[in-house]
Formats: sequence, C-alpha cells, structure tokens
Amino acid sequence: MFDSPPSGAGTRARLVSSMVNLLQRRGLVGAGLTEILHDAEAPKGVLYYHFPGGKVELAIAAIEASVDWLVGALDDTLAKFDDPLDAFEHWIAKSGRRLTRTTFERGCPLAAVSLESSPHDKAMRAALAKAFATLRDRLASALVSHGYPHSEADGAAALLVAAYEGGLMQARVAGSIYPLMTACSTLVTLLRARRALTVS
Amino acid sequence: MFDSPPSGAGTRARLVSSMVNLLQRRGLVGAGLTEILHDAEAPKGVLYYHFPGGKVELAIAAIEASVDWLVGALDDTLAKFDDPLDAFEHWIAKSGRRLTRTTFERGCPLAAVSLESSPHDKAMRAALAKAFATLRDRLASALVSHGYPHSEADGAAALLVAAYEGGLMQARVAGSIYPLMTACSTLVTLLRARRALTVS
Amino acid sequence: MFDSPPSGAGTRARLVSSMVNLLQRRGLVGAGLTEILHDAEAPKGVLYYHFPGGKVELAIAAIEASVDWLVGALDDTLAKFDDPLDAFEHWIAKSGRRLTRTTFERGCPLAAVSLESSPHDKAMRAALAKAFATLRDRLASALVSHGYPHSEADGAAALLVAAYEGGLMQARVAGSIYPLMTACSTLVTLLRARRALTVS
Amino acid sequence: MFDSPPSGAGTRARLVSSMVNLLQRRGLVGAGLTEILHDAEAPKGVLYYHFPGGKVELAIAAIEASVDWLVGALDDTLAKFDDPLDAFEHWIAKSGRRLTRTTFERGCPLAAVSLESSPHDKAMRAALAKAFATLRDRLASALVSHGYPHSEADGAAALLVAAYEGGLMQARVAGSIYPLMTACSTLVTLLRARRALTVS
DNA sequence: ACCAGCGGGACTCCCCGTTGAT
DNA sequence: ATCAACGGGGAGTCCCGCTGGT
Repeated sequence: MFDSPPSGAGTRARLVSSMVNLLQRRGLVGAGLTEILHDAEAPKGVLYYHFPGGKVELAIAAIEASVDWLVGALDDTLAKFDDPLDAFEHWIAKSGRRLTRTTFERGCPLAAVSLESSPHDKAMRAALAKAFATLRDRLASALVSHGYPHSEADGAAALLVAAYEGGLMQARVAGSIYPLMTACSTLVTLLRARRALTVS
Repeated sequence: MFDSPPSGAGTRARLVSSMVNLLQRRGLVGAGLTEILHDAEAPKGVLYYHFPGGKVELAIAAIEASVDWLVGALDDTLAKFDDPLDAFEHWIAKSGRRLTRTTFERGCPLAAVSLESSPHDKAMRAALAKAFATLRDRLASALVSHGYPHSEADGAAALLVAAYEGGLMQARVAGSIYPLMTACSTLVTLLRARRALTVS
Repeated sequence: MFDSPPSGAGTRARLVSSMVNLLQRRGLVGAGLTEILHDAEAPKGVLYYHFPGGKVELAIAAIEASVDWLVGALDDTLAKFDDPLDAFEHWIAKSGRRLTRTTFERGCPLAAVSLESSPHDKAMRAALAKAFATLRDRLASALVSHGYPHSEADGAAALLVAAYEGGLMQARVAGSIYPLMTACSTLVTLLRARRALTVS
Repeated sequence: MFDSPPSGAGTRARLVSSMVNLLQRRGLVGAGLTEILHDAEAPKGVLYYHFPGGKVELAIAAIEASVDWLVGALDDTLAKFDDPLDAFEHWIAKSGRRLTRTTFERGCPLAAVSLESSPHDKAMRAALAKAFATLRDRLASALVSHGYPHSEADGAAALLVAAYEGGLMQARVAGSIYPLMTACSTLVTLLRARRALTVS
C-alpha cells in the first residue's frame, strides 16, 4: 500500500521514489536532500535539473505519485471484493502486516507532510487537499454503488480515511497494530450495521 | 483545546509553551531552537540548564504538558454533558471554530511529532504512546459508564481519537473544516445507533 | 555609451550582449551563466558550442565587443567636436543622463571585471589592459592633434579615463550624478587652462 | 593604505580584517565565506553570532573599518605635509610601491564592492556613499585651508578620489603602476597651476 | 541555583559552471 | 545544437558546549 511506486528506471523516478520513502518515515522537513540523493544514487545537480523548484517541487511530485499509486491499489482492492467494507478490512489487514514487518517505521506518505505544512505553503496544501479528496471520492462512490445511503457516503468516506490515518498514527507510536485494528474494525462493524438498517 | 497550556510565569514554562505552539504548527524537526528561544524571550544557555537533554527533552516535556492539559479539558467537557457523545460533538465543534479562527495553522501537538518519530526515538514514542493511551482510556471509561457495551468501548475510543486526528489532518490541508465535521458527525451518528441497538 | 553593442541577430551575439549587460551591473562573478542563458533565450549547451572556454571566454569576447563599441562611439564624438575637451564634456553629459535614466544600475563593462580580476587571470587582464590602452591612445592622439603638449598627452589621457571611471563609481553608489559631473568638469577646466598657458 | 586595519585581537576583528582583505582582491561576490572563515581561523557559527545579517553585514562592517582606517591614514599624511598636494603625491607614491610589492593583487576595499552593488542593496550603497563622501570632505577642507579656491574644492576633491580609483584600476589590469602614476602626477601639476593662478 | 556571552562545526538547501552521449 | 547528468562549493542555520558572573 505504502510502498514506493514501482521505482521506474529513470533518475527522476528514483528521486521521487526516495522522497516518497522518506516522507513516510520522517516527513518533509526531516527528509534531507543529501539522504534522498544518496539513496537514489543520484549526484547533487540532477535534482535541480528535474525539479527546478527544489525540495518542494520534488515533494509535490512525490505526493502525486503516491496518490496515483494509492488510487490504483485502492481500485484494485475494491474490484476484488463485492462489498467495499470487505475491501477496507482487507486493506487494513494488509497495512497491519506491513507495519509489523517494517517495525513501524513507515506511515502514509501524505500524513506527515500534511501536519508540517502551513497555510502559506499553498502549492503543497493544494496537492495534499486534492490527494485526500480523490481518495474520499473513490471510497464514497464505491459505498454508494454498493447500497450505502447516498446522503451519508461523503461523511463515511471522510471517516474511513480519518480512521485509517488516525489509527496508523496511534499504532506507530504504540509500536502495536492494536489501535489501528480496533479502530478500523469497530468502524466497519458500525457501518455494516448502518447499512443493514437503511437497506431494510 | 490545543492552545498552549496557560503559560506559567517561569522561564521554563515559557519554553515549554513555545515548544507546544511550534509542535502544533510545524512538528519537532521544523521547530528551530532559535525560534523557540526567541519567542520565549529566553537566552540560549537557559535551555540547557532546564533541559540538559536539549531539544528532545524539551519536546517530551511539551508533550506531557499538552496531554495534561488535554485530559483536563476532556474531563471538563465530559462532566458538562450527560452523554459522552454530546461531549465529543461539542469538542469537535469547538475545534472547528478554533481552526477557522487560526486559519488552519495549528493542529494537535501530538500528531506531527508522532509521524516524524522513528522506532529508535524510544523516549519520544513512549511519551506519545502513553499520551494517546491516556486519552483513549478516558474516552472508553466515559463510554462504558454511559451505557456503551464494555467489550466495544476500547475500539470506539480508538476510533474517536483516530477520527479526530485524521479529520483534523484532512481539514487543515483542505483549508476547510468540512472533512473534520462530516467525519465526526457521521461517527457520532453511527455510535448512537449502535448504542440504541445494544441497549434495547 | 555603455549600452550593449547593437545585439546582432545570431545566438552568439545575443550571448555576448547579455554578458556585457550583466558585466555592467554585477561584474563577472556576479553574472550567473543561468541568467545569461535565460536572457539570451539560449539553451545551456549552446554556450559551450560557441565558447569552448566557457564563462571566461565569453567574458573576454564581451570585453572586446565592448571596447570596439566604445572606441567607435568615442571616435564619432571626437569627430563631431573641434575640441576633444568639448567631446569629453559631451560624453560625460550623456553618461550622466543615461545614469539617471537607468537609476544607476549600470556602469562601465570593463570596470567591475577589472577589479575582480587577479594577476593570475592572465588572458582576462591582458584583454582589459589592451582595452584601456586603446582608449587612452585614442584620447591622447586627439589631444595632441588639437594643441595639447605632446609630452603631457599620455598623462592627460590616463587622467581622463580615470576621472570617468572613478567618477562613475562614486556617482553610482551615491545615487547622484553629482560626483561624476563635478570631477569631470573640474578636470576639463584644468585642462583648458593648461592648454591656454602652453599654447601662448 | 590598503593594509587591513590593525587586526585587533578578537574574533570579530579578525573576521572584518579578512573580509577587507578579500574585498580588495575579489570584491564581495568573489569573497567566499569559507575562505574568509578559514583565514580568520574562525568556525562558521561565529560569523552569525557577530553578524546576524551574514555576509552583507560583515561587508558593511568591513567598509566602515576601511574608511575609518583610510581617513586616519589620510589625516596623518595631510598633517605631515604643508601642502595637501604634496600629501597626495606622497600617498600615490606609497600606493604605487605597495602595488608593486603585492604584484597588483589588491586594490581599494571600497571599489570592487561599489561596482558590484545594485541600487537595491540600499544599506550597502549607503555605507559606500558615506565612505566616499567622507573622503571627499577631508580632501576638500584640506585644499581650502591651503589656499585652494573654495568654490572649486569639492570638484577637485571628487577628482582626486576619482583619479586615484580610476588610476588604480588601470594600473592593476596593466600590471604596471604607470597609468596610476601619470594620471595622478598630471592631476597634481594641473592643480598646482590652477592654485598659482588664483592665488596671484 | 540561575542566567548569559561567546564560540563551534556539521549540515541545510540551493545553484554553479561544466561535460558526455545523442 | 541539446538533453541529461555531475559533483563541488555557495550562503545560511542548525543544535549544542564551554566559561564566567551573579
């Protein structure tokens, strides 16, 4: 889910991929260019050739790449399950396994940057807002097309995203997937119950 | 809610308070000592007198102060309402107003640090884990004592915290309280429905 | 006088012309290749096609172009006046007007480079030395052919150039043409008096 | 004349002194902080302790120190000679010797910066303008008090400064003191003649 | 105990002038 | 004539000790 996008051949792609990786672990401020460059095995000057806007432009590219990748993965998962709530459970379970496997080092590539950004970082926040909006839209329309009441789908989508982000945050600092898992499975239970009610 | 703790007179308190403030806006890495010192109107040497551990020790103090303050505010709110879900709604509404008032500059003092931290920052993560756990416990026991099924209270508490943190994140980058509000009111609706079911 | 040479059509000429322009405003070190390329609307690689020696070779070309242009303008002016001192006064007046018009941004294309250069920049200093020598010679021979004592013409020519360069320097930092004007008109007065004496 | 000011004990003074030195040789843009720090044997952080404004603030301090030192030396020289023109000749002769001794590496600490500065560097140009004005005033009043016509003293002072700066520029690139010497001795001759006329 | 001056480098992001392969 | 890559500095700022006075 939150692996780097497949790390295409070119230098530019390697830069983006390294940035995504660091964004997940330390956020934008914590991500040193030196480190990015080092692990993309790219020399210094290359960055400003591909991203004249420097760190921020690279970060935005990384966010966009992440979101493309997330949406792709999300669509795949939704397609595999008849019920979007099943898909969500699957997604969460997978996240939990990855979290354990990587010893809670990496989170969502959008989250840390979001919290570090200020209203003055217009471009940054715009990219992030668009990213979250896209995710919510995908979830909402999946919910609707599977019988969830139309008027409540937006709220449920925002809540799903929030539960995921907020659960991940608690899980990482706790060094345990428990907060993520309980929060999300509680949510799924609640949503199922809700749908059952409105359907009947 | 997330204002700085009352900023006691002493130098040490002013340092902590400045740190809390910056944590909400930029996270730990983004918080420069120079800036902290400047806005606490404290000279350089003072920091290492009060916090020999430097920046990190100050940050931990800031987190603890924040959590004390949060728990206090939470308890007050819970006490004012018969139903903890009403209390939560009130809390969210207040957060929304503050968010608008401060033009989406400040978030939760725990959140950004959480996402920047790595598993190696043991002390940091321990403080954060304890902080979140405390909040969850408070919420869970309030839920239980107001009729929410015991076996599901932990999950609901984790979900409440997650919804808040995740909603806040989406709201800040969107520059709109909408994602926070819908996510949370959806959650409240769901929880009320659930309780109605189990009570009957 | 110190406008760029007419900026011939070709890419090469545009490069030289941009360089001249920047030399007048910031000197050689201050002139970034990126900026030159940008304002000549030329891609990066082009420079090394036309000037394999890089920045320095371009600068030398710019100096030579400047000097050609200066000598041309000087000869024209001298031709227009019977007395070279009248010509000098005219030149200075024109410089003053341009200075005001351009808000004291631009100076002589030779001056800044001269002061930044070190004895080790042989080619650079040679080009500059030749440039100044040419200007002095032109002035000296004009003086001689208009009755100025032969033995003192070289000194007077060097002094004229110096007064111009030194006056320009003072004028630019002062943001006022006054130092340039007084210095030069004083000099003209002195030279006229001298000539009057020796002629009689 | 163009030695660094006596290089007082403190770190700050050493920084200023190094800056003065580099200003004479390469101008402000050409003066790397690294080099300055190296030859002042000071670490980086110290600079921003003494000069929070960074390079520019240090440069302004260097200009002010230079001017103080120049004015001091000028006053001393003027005091040693009855006639200010004798003093000027002496000054020039000394400059010429130093030029030769240092193989034309160093010039006036004010000159290069002046030519690199733009109208937008307000503080810089103000410091420079003040510096030149001070020098002119000193010279003008010396001239007046030794019989030079009051109404022409300002012009003569500006011309003396210009001749010096412009002569130095030509001399350095030529690798020969000749342009400086002839320009200045010509000027002295002219001024003497002028004074003789008006006195009688 | 509390505070402050002064200093110390490593590290930040950025951009420079430059070259091979195409 | 051009694109992509190259590293080495550019200035600036980081977080952090010493030493000494109160």
